[in-house]
Amino acid sequence: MLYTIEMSSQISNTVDAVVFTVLNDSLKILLVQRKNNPFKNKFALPGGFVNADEELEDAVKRELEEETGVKDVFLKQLGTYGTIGRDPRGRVISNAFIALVNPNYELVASTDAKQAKWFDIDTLPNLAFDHRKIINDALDELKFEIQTTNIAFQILPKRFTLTQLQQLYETILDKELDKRNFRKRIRKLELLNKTNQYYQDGAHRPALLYYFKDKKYCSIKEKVHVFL
Amino acid sequence: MLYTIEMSSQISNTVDAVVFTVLNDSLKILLVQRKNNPFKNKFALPGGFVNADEELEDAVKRELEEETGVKDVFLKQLGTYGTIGRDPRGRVISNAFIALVNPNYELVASTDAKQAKWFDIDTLPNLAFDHRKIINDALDELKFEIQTTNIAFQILPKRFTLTQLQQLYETILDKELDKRNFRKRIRKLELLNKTNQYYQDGAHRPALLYYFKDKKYCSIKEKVHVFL
DNA sequence: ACAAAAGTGTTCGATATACACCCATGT
DNA sequence: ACATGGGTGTATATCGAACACTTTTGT
Repeated sequence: MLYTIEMSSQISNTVDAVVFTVLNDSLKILLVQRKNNPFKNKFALPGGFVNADEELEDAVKRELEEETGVKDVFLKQLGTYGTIGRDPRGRVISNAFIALVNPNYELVASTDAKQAKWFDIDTLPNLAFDHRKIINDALDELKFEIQTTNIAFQILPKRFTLTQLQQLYETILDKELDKRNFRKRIRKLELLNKTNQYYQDGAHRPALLYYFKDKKYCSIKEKVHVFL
Repeated sequence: MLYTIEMSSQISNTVDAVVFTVLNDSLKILLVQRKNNPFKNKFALPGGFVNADEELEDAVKRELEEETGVKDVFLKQLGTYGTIGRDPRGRVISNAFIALVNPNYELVASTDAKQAKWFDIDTLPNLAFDHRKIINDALDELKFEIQTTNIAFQILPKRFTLTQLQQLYETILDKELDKRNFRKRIRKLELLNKTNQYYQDGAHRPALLYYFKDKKYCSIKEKVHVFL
């Protein structure tokens, strides 16, 4: 059985990726400089139009790789931004995704965008479209995700020290944490396993290396104590 | 300056509303029976296509009112459902919204749908599209929202007793709560004010009436204790 | 007087927070 | 020996869970 849809509405669908990393103890976002109008030369989130035969998640992965070189990352849906007038080309509904990735990707340029670059979250340039608002929402969500999922697995090396993990949390939450309390809570979450190897990087005691039990995204939202 | 978008992608955009209420101590969802193919005669969430010149939130409000008669409610974005194949008519990306409303609306029929009806959450019929999955996600979200926002203001009368409020929480969370502990916590959230009026509905002590300080949706997610 | 729901406090265990010293290593 | 970061435990305050009786009213 076949059906038809009247294409009464001329709406375009896009995807945008808010990709975070932590480098030198500061939280950074991946932006590209637009080569074309609208917002030519302005910085924007990597993203683009969704093909009709393409899953949203595949679209955002494709655009992210094309425009920045970042690939093979888990992207989590953030929300939909569809306000009229957000794009001067017409009605465009964007699905935003967030990711947290390690900072070692070799960033590239593309036909749509000049060289992708990491920007410090505190010193973002003026952005195209409503991307500033998307980033603000994404940051709130990231702070929630880092505390209720194992999303950190993507940014850390396979094996890492608890101090590295703590620094990651401190940078994202923008807050200093107590070492002993941090370790107690992380232990209780039961997301990590010990290795029997140590990491040595200076004139001090070597640090035990840990790894994530699960290498795929999983949520421990159940463990979050809400109220009732 | 004018721009054009090549309409390379034939994607349609819809909105769907997951509208909850509580009636006779059971949690219910508003469904409509489809008059047309696909899924003719099956039950589905109220919803429909978004017009190009219409905000998503306006679209979902319009469809909800047209198909069910429910209007003037706050709808909160839940997420996007865009999997290929979810709609036999072609590529359709749906934005789902949730709401919690009082059960006193007069439900109507429309050109697209037969009489809207409340269904008990435990005894839903087979549903059109991927609406069953949307409802499952919506229920999780509702449980979170009821605990971290004042969304309950929509379902309760302007003035209500703490017992009414507790029954609402118990039904949504599907869990009995301790009266004294419930009241302590609700007090701490500081969402309510006392009136100086009492509600009398039987041969027992009358109950003090309360009202919500804010009549608009607001979140107390900050007060949720996560981890760090 | 009694039935029925409203209203209210305390105890106990668990969790969050604050805080300081010893350990292993390189120089 | 000392400088550097790794690693650990305890005491206190706060929060969540469990629990029972008195109050006010209508009949």
